Amino acid sequence: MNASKEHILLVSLSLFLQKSFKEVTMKEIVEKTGLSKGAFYHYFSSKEELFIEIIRTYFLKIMKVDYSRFSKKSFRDFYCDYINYIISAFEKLKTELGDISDEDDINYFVLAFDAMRLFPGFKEEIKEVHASELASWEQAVSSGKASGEIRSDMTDRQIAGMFVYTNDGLGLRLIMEGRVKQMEQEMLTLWDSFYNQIKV
Amino acid sequence: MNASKEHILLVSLSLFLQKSFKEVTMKEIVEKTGLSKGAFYHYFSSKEELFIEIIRTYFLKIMKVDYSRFSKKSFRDFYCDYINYIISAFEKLKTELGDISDEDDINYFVLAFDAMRLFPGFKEEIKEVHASELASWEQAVSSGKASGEIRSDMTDRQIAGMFVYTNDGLGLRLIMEGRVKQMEQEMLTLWDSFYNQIKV
DNA sequence: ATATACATACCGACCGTTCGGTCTGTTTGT
DNA sequence: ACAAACAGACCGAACGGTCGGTATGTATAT
Repeated sequence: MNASKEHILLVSLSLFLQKSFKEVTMKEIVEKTGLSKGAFYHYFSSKEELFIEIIRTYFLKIMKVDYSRFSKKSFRDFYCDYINYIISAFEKLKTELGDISDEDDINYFVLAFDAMRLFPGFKEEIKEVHASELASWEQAVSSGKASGEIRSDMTDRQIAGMFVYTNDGLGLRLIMEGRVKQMEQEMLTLWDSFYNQIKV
Repeated sequence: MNASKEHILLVSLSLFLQKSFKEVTMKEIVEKTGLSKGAFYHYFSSKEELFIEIIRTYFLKIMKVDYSRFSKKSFRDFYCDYINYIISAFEKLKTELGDISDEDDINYFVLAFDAMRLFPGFKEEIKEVHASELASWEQAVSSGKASGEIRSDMTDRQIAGMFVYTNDGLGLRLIMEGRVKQMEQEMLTLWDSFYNQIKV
């Protein structure tokens, strides 16, 4: 992809991660990219199109985690792999965004909510992502039970839900409180404690 | 409070629950209230002031749940009471909003995120709310353990975290998927399954 | 009883600014 | 020479907010 276009995409992404679609102005995009209106509209037909391309190019790609890459050896390895992957993906994104944005006011939820209004079919797509995410966790739980690693009267899906929802919930709170940095440590501690609860 | 002012507040709340601060225009507020620009600025000095009053009058009041009203008899009663209370508070709000807004595109998260930018000291306030929320759950867990109702190697705080975070996480997903109606049932099922896991 | 004075509630034309977007022209790479 | 890459003056629409004015009610003085 053209370097200028990618630059616009990344700078804009960092802006949309900080405030809502409407709050980000063309003026700001033009200034922060160091380019001009002419350059912008050479690559994009509108601000909305830019946003849609950002959702497609970055957001949805990041959301669609490839769960097959996580360990199948044990359930604990699986969720440790998951955390490590998410953290490293986040770090990689931060690098790409460069020093453009401060870690503490990154809020991918506002991006998602804007996408619900601006990206056609976003709701359906996110529904699928959620469903396959839960299915992958369920599978990992199932393997863990089968191998005798964990044991519980909770259904596989319920255990999967506990992991997935605590992940979302904790992430949401840490973002709102501006202490995203503690995600890895807090999530791992909580998951480990629950894991010990269902470990045989 | 003056009826017109309250009417403006409620209509605007329903709008801010559907889209971001910037997306809601004065024109829309004026039209939906059936009043005029003049009337609006008679009661509020600006759109921002209106928003701040909405956060103070409705949002923060709803967030600050009085946990002392929930059963202390057993931990299960406690979280059942919690769910029932939240659901009824939600229903009450829907009634106040009248037929203004559709249940499925109510999104209080965007309201919260806007408040982070527009309501001075919101982050700190929400931090306190979160902290006292967790503390209340921790207390309920502690009682449950003391009475011999539940037993676990997880700390009280960790168990509290499981409940609080799953609540947030599930709520977030259901809102994104437009199926908030299933909250009560799904949350209760999941919590019950976890409860049975730690029940003696 | 009624005229005067004042306050509150409300209206909508209007204002300056900013918005996303366009258009014409210039630079640059091949 | 020619197209792609960019610059920035410019545009109409929409924005939040203002302002002069009206209608209604109510307290007060005569």
